[in-house]
Amino acid sequence: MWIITALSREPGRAFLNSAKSAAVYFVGLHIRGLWLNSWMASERVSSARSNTFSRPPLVETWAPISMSDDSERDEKVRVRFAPSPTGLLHIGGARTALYNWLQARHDGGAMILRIEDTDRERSTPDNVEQILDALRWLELEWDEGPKSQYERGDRHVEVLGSLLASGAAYRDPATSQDVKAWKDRHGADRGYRGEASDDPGAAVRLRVPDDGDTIVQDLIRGEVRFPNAAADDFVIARGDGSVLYNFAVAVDDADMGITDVIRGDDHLSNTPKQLLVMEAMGVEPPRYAHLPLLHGPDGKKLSKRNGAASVQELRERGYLPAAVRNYLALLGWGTGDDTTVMSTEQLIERFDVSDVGRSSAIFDEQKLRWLNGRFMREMALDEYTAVVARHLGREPDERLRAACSIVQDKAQTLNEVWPLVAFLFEEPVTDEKAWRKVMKDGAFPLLEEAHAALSGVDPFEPGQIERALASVLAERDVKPGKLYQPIRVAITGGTVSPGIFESLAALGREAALRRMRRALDRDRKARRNG
RNA sequence: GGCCCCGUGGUGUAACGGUUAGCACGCGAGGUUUUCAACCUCGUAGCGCGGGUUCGACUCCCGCCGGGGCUACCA
Repeated sequence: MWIITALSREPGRAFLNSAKSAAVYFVGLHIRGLWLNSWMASERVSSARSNTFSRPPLVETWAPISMSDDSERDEKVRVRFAPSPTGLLHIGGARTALYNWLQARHDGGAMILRIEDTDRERSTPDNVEQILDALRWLELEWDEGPKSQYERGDRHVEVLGSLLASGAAYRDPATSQDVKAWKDRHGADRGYRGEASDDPGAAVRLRVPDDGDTIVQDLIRGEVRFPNAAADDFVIARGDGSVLYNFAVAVDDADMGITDVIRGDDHLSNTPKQLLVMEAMGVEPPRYAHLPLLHGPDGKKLSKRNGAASVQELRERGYLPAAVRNYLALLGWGTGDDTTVMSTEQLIERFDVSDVGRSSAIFDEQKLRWLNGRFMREMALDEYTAVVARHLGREPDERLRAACSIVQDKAQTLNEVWPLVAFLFEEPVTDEKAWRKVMKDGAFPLLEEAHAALSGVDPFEPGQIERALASVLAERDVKPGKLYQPIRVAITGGTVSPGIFESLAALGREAALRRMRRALDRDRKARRNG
C-alpha cells in the first residue's frame, strides 16, 4: 500500500531515488519491533522524511503506519528563507531564497521569511531592510513574515526550560577554554562531555549521545552520518540565558511547521546539532536539502572584488530580475534536457530541489549577460519601455518608447540602453576619434547630398529614408558604409548606434538635418582655417 | 588537527556499466550586414591521479591529490 501511495504521488526520479530506502523500510516494517529497537540503539536515528514516505521516526515509541500518517504526508510544503541580516543580500543567499521560493511555488506551499537576528549587533533595521529590498526586487514574495527570531525569545526560554527539566540539557560551568583543555586531554576527535551543575549562571549544553550516528537524510547529498561520539555537548544557551543559533533554529523550524529546510552547504555540519535539539524536543524534523555553495570566477569566495557580490549590485548593473532568476536557477540545477532559457512559470513547473547537483558552482557573469539579452529582446515593447523608464528614472513617454524600439535588439543589459539612444534626448558630444576616422574628405559631398535627399522625405520614416539614401548611393556608386557612417557620426556623435534609418526616423527630420548641417559647417570652417 | 561535503572542457551542465562523452555560455573562423550587437554555420576545449571490480568504466569500490564547509557562551 505504501509503495502504491508513493508511486501515485511522486512518480519519477524522486521515487527512484528513494527506492532503495523503501526496500530497507519494508524489511524494517516486517521485523518491526526487533529491528527498530536495534536501529534506535545503534544509530540514534534522526532524519528527514524523504519525498515519498516517512523515515524511521525520532521518538522512542514506534507509531504504526496509519491513515493519519498518510494525511500528514499530504500536508502543505512549508519552506523558509532565514537570512541573518549582515548587510546586502549576497548572490548565494539570493539563490537559496530562489530555490526555497521555487520549491514552495512548485508544491503550492508557503515560504516563510525569518530573520535570524539574535545577534543584536549585526541586526540593524537597515540591514534587515536591505534583505527585504533585494527579495522584492527579485520578486520572490514570501507568504509569512518577516518573523524575528529575536522576538521569539520567550518561546526559546520555554523550550530551554523543558529540556533542562527533562535532563536533555544541563548547566555546565566550563568555559570554552576549559573545553579546549578537555580536548587536549582526550583528543580532538572526541566530543566534549561536561558535568551538570546547579550554577544558574552557567551555560546550558545539550546532552549528545555517546554512541551511534546522527543521520541527515539530505535530499541532495543522500545519507550523511555524523558520529555522536565525536560531537560535543554543545552550548545552546549562554550563561546569561540568551540562546544560540543552533538551538533557536531548531525550535523555530519545528514551531513554524517547516517541512523542508533548503539552505547552503555551510549548514550541513550544523544539521546534526539541530536534529539533536529536535529529538530532545520530541518533534519530527523537516526534510533537509543542502545546496552547494557558490564561488567567484577564480574559484574563491564570491565577493565585490570577485564578480558581482550582491543582488543590489546586479540591479545596478542593469540585469532583469527574471533573467537573474533563470540564471541563478541554472547554477547547480539543470532541467535534465537541454533547456536553458526559461520563464519563471517554467522554472516553477520544472524545479525540484532534489534535482540540484552536489558540486559547487562558479558565478559567471558572461552567461548572465547573454541570458539577460535574451530576456531583453523577448519583452513586449510596452513592458520594455516601462522597465527601461524605471531604470533610467524617466517617464515612459512616446519618445522613450521610440528609443526603446530601435535599441531593443541590441542591448544586453539595461545599462547599455542609454548610451545607444542618448543622442535622441540631448545634443551629442562628437567623439573626435570617430570624426577623424569617418569624416574623410569624400564624406562631405555625400553628406551634402544626403541632406538634400532627406529634406524631401515625407513621411520621415525608416522605409522612406532608406529609399532616399539608396538613390544617393546609386547616383554616386559608393558602398553603403561610405554614406551611412558619416551620417551616423553627424547625428549621434559616434560610430556605434542603432540602425541608421531607424535612428534618423526616431530623431526626426528637423533635428537630423540640423545635425548634418552642423557637421558640414564644421568641415567648411576647418577648410577655411586650414 | 578533528568532523563533513565536493571533483566531466575556461564556465554552467547531460550521461546513471557499453554514446564518436551531448547541450549552453565563452572563445576562434566564416556567413549575413549601414556601425555595434543580434542572428546563422563550422570549429576549439573535458571525465583530477592511481589502483581495483567487470567482457566493458565518467559511471561501482579503495587510496591519493585538489577545492570547500564546519570546528564559538557568531549566525
